[in-house]
Amino acid sequence: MLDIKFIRENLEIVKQAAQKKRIDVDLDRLMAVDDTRREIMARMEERKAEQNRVSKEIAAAGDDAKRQQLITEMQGLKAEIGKDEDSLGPVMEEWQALMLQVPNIPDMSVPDGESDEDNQEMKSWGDRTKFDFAPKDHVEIMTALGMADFERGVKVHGFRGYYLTGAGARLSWAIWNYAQEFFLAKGFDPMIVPAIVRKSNLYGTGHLPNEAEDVYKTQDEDYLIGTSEVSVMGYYGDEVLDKTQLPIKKLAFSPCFRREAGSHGKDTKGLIRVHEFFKIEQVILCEASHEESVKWHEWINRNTEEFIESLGIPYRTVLNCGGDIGQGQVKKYDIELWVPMEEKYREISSASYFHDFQTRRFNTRYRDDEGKLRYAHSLNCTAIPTPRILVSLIENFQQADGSVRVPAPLQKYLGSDVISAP
RNA sequence: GGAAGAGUGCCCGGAAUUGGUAACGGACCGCUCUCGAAAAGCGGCGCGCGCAAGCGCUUGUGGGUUCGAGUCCCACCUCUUCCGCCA
Repeated sequence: MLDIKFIRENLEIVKQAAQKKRIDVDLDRLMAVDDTRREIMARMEERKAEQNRVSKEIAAAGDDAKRQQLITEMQGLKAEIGKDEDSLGPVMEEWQALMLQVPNIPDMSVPDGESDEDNQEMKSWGDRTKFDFAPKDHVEIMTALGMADFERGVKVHGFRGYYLTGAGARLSWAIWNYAQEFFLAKGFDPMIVPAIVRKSNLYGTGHLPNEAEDVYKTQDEDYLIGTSEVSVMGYYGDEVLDKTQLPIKKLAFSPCFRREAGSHGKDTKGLIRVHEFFKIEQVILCEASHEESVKWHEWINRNTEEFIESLGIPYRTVLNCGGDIGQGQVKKYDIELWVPMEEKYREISSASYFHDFQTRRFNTRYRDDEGKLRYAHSLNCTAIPTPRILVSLIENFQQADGSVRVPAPLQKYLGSDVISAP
């Protein structure tokens, strides 16, 4: 959410932002609606002031006749106020709907572009894996090694269903354990968060209203989170933080649910795109300064790069273009891992910062040195998602005999340096 | 799921004639005093409109009654206690 005052004063900048993000919002209409809103409110406030003034007179008037006369007068005024309220109702509805569409301003450094194909590669690490044998894809390898069962996954869940079995399940736990150790050592506080949340939390993070068709909803009108960022941000909603608490660094773990409604034809095979998965997420709340946001943004992204490097998986980091960043995001980096059988990099992590776009919606504030309340800044970045990480891990580390080499940091959690057929 | 009670300002505590327009205290910030601090005193301490004076909004949420609602009515949310169910 942007401040309406900011939008009014920087209309051209906001228009450019919407254009850069390929977001369709009628800002001229918003300005017109806001004019009407302000006009009605000004009129109504005047009448309410009058009403409050006379009400005090009524309370003070002992004389019944005088009193009755004032009450009669006020009945007329009350009707006028009622009319103002009636006309304000639909105006506010449209105003709020428009306000929820207004995008945050992307950073200057965000490149122009339509989709992920226009993202800019910033760095790449490691050599693309070469094989001196005919490599297989992760579905084939995992099935052969008893690590996953896709057939029964589909039988039980349906499209995009999967089971992780045997070493597949154990490898997931190993990754969670290692990730926990790795990220907690960086100073994060661990958190296991609710995956079922009230709607307002998804509005807070900016996932609603625009991504409505990608979220699951319960019969109680609650929603399943697509990322723990939602629950962590909600945790601090309507709260005033102590400045000494900042930056807050949370490492959250949760199941994540995504309908993938817009991507029916894509990635139909394997573990790249599934309806439910687990994710460990870095979430930061910091002071309201651009420099702070930038600093922590670089930091959380680098954390995940380091984690991937410690596993030894080739990756690249891209700077997302305007068309590929979310409504609330100022800037986003994606980390993409090499997937040998697809011969391309696939997104594994996403680091973004929002300035006060989310905290304004959540009403998350802190007191600054002058004692003034300010909206905190928020950021988040994937630490590691399972099972998607398994795709690259298994395809890159497969061996000629069909087994999979286990990266050194995971060995102690798995109790083995190789996964072979059971 | 059933029954009873409760929810007050950025935070904590806590009043408001059984309808008359949110006291007060603490914490916190600033200033005065002080070598410095404590104490004390003064001011500030939620959101919006306005250059300002000032005005409007804010008692869990949303409605309703009324000239006027913290107070009365309805729905919902949350908490507490009891019953039921349960990994």
